[in-house]
Amino acid sequence: MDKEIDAKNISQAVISRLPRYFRYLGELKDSNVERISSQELSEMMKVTASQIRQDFNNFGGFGQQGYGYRVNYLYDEIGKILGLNKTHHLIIVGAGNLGQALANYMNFERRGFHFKGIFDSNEQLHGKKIRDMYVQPMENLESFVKDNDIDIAVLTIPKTSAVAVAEELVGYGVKAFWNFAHVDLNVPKEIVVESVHLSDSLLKLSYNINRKENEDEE
Amino acid sequence: MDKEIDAKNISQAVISRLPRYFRYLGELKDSNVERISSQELSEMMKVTASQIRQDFNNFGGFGQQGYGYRVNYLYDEIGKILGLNKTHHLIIVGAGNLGQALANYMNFERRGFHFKGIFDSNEQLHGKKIRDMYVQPMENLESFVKDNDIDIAVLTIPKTSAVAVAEELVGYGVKAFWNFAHVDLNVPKEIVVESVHLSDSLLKLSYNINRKENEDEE
DNA sequence: TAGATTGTTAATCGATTAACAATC
DNA sequence: TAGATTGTTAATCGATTAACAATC
Repeated sequence: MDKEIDAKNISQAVISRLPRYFRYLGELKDSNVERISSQELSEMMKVTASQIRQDFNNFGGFGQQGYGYRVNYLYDEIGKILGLNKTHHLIIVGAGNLGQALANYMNFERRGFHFKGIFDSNEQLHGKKIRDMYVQPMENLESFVKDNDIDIAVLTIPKTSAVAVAEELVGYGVKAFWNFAHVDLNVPKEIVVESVHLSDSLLKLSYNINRKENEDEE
Repeated sequence: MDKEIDAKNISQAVISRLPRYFRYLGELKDSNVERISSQELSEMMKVTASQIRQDFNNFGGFGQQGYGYRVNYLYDEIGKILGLNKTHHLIIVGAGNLGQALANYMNFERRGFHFKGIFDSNEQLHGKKIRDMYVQPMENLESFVKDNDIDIAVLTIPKTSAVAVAEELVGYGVKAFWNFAHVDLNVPKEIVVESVHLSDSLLKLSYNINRKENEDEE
C-alpha cells in the first residue's frame, strides 16, 4: 500500500519543508553519501533533528533505529510523496517576459510536467517560436485543453485578466494553477492553486531591509 | 516618533501578510472607498477580523473605535512599514531568461528600488541592451557596487555560482539579496535574504495535486 | 550485547481566535 | 446617549522542541 495515499491532513508547514529536504537529499545522493542521521542532516540544514524526524514520520517510518536514513531510499520516497512519479500536462498562459522565461528556464519535464503549449492574447506574439513550440492565440485554449488533457495552467498574464481566464480554464477541465498574477484567483476549492507573488516577496525584502536599518540605528 | 522604528520582534508570519493587506487596501483606495472595518476586510480577504486587528496592532493603533480604518491612512502607514518611502539601489546579477524577464517586468522603481545595472559572466551577453541599460561583465561588479552604493542584488544565476557570488558581493558592501538561485546562501546573519525558490513552489503544487487526486479516489 | 538513533509521546512555545471592555 | 468597532486580554489551537522508550 502506498504510503502517500494514507497521508492526509498534513499541515502546509510540513509540505513547504519537503522540497528543501528533497534538495539536500539529492545533493547527498549525488555525493554518494549512503546514510545520514537526523542529527547530521539537522546541522547541514540548520533545523532541529526533532523537526526532521517529526516531518518524515508524518508519512511513515523511513529510517532505522541505530542507523539513520538511507539517502537513496529517503530521496525516492520523498520524491513519491511530492508526486514526481506522476505525469501531468501543462500549458503556459501569457507569453510575456515572465511566461517566456519560465518556458525556457524551468525544467518542467524533470518533475513530471509535460509542457504542451503556450498562449497569449497579443497577436504580435502569435506564431513566435519559444523553445520548440509556437505561441497560440487564446481562442485555441478550449480545444487545446480538452484535446490534450491539460490539467495544469501556469498563469503569467496581468492581474486584470487572470481571474476571468482562470475561471474559463476551470470550465475546460484545468485542475491546478501555478499563478504568477498578482491577484487572488476565484476558483472552486477543489482546484489547486500555488501562487508566486513576486511583488509580495519584494515587499517582504523591503520590510526586512528597513527593519535591519532601524535596528542598527539604535 | 515613527511607529515602524518601535516595531521589533514582529513574527515573519505577520510580515508575510502585510503585502496582501497592502494590495487589498490599494484596490479599495483606487475604488475611492474611504473607510473599512476589520469585519468587512475579513470577508473580502477570507481571514478572521481578529487576525487583521492583531496584525495591525503590532505596529500601532491605526483605527478608530466605532468607525473602523481610514483606507488612505492605513494604506500609507502600511506602505511606510514596508519601507516603500525609502530608496535603495539594486542590480541584477545573471542576465539569462529570468534575469532579463525581471529587468523588463518588475516595476522596481514603484517600490523605491532604483535599478542601476545588470551583469552576466557570459561574454555573448555583454553589451546587450536590456530595458535602458547594457549587460556588463562580472569584472565590473566591484567598482560598480562601490561607486553606486548598491545595497541590493537580485541573484538570477545558476546555483553552482550563487553562493560564491553572494559572498563576493557582501565583500563589496551589498546588504540584501533577492535570491532566485536554487540554493541556500551562506552570508552573515546581518545580511537580509529573501529567496524565491521556483522549483520548491512547483514541487508544492505537485504535492497538492497528488493529494487531491488521492483524496478523490477514496 | 552495547551503542546509536529512530519513532513517538509529552512539554513548551508561539500563533490564531474569541471575548469584551474601552472609546469614538 | 446608543451603537459600532477598535484595541487588547484571555482562551484555544497548532506547531515545534525535548525527552526517552523502543529497537536495530
